[in-house]
Amino acid sequence: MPREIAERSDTIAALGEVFRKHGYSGASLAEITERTGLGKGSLYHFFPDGKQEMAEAVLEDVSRWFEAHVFTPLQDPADPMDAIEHMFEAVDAYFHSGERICLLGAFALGDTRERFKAPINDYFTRWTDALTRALLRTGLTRTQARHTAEEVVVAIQGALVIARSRQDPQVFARTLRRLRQRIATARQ
Amino acid sequence: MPREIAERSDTIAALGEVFRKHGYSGASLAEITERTGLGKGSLYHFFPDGKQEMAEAVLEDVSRWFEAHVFTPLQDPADPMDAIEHMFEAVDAYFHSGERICLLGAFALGDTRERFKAPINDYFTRWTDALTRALLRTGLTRTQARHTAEEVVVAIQGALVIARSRQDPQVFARTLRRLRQRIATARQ
DNA sequence: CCTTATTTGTACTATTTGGTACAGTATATA
DNA sequence: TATATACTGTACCAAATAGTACAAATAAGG
Repeated sequence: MPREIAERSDTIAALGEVFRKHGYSGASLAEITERTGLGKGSLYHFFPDGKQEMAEAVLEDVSRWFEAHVFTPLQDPADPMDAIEHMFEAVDAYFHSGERICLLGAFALGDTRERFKAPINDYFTRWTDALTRALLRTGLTRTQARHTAEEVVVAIQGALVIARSRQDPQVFARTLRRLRQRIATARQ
Repeated sequence: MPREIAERSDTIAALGEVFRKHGYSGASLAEITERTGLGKGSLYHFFPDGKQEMAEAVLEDVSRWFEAHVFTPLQDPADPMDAIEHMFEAVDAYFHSGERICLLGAFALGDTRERFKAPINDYFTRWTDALTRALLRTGLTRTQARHTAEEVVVAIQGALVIARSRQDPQVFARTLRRLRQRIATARQ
């Protein structure tokens, strides 16, 4: 058995870049082969179902990253406020302080929503649920926690849209700052 | 001179539907001819620059709608709170209570951002500015007004993303409700 | 009615699309 | 080193792509 599946996972970052830049239908195999450095032969060896499978792999990868760096840490039994602060830092890092878009959000707005509705829905549901539970542990009521969690996830996605629309990543920074404060005051 | 340019403007609604559903690169001329009922001959007669010009026309149309129904009313010299309430109602109507996406936001996240950056940036800038001025007139400080306006526009876009992602338009309704309250309390 | 300009259907094209076929190469294990 | 398996490059394909050319139809103004 030659090279392990390491190669496959190596390509996922490059695939993510391509899909982020061109969207799903806009990402041509020509561009994909160029950016990954893999010929069609290898590409269809690793992803027999073609573009669909490549995009699925990228979405899974993003999901796993958030699961590990955001959702799971949010359930940490220690101080929930620390966990929430950790979420904001991870989110800021992941989205490059507003310069990177959310692939799941972008796919939700595009012609890709139907095709990828399961992973898209899962991602946002798990995020909202994990944050809700953390907020519950800070002392908020169930309703408060649910609404605040939704408000946070909504604002993060909105900030990514506006930051990109106005070509001003500061929107994202301001939004994160506001949300931190929003949670701090909601606890009183 | 035969038929006026009425036909051209008639097609814009249909074009909007197609772009909303398939995105820019995903919107094929085949689909466009079908949904507009116009053959390629007519299409390229009205839009000599093809898809690019069709999309530009749609974006302009959206912009004009918001100018007339949202931005201008926000400057109404009467009670600014009435103007803001009017904005929320117009927005709720335009986005079909969260079932319709924002074409400008979707284009901002896609491979179309560069191509249409001017209209995209204009749209969100004018919206934020108009709302800022209205909030100023309710008695907020300049900083408060600017931040609150940004928060509102961000939340509306975010709500559209999440509503579509989770296939739950209620997110949009809840967000609008929360924003109204947010503005009401910000004034004290 | 006749001229002029606008509108439209049809046939066409050059290019790109995603995907396949498959022979050949590399490589790890036994 | 033999062999089974994993990988990859190349040539290929049918379908779809955006866009063009242009003759025919339509409609209004004089």
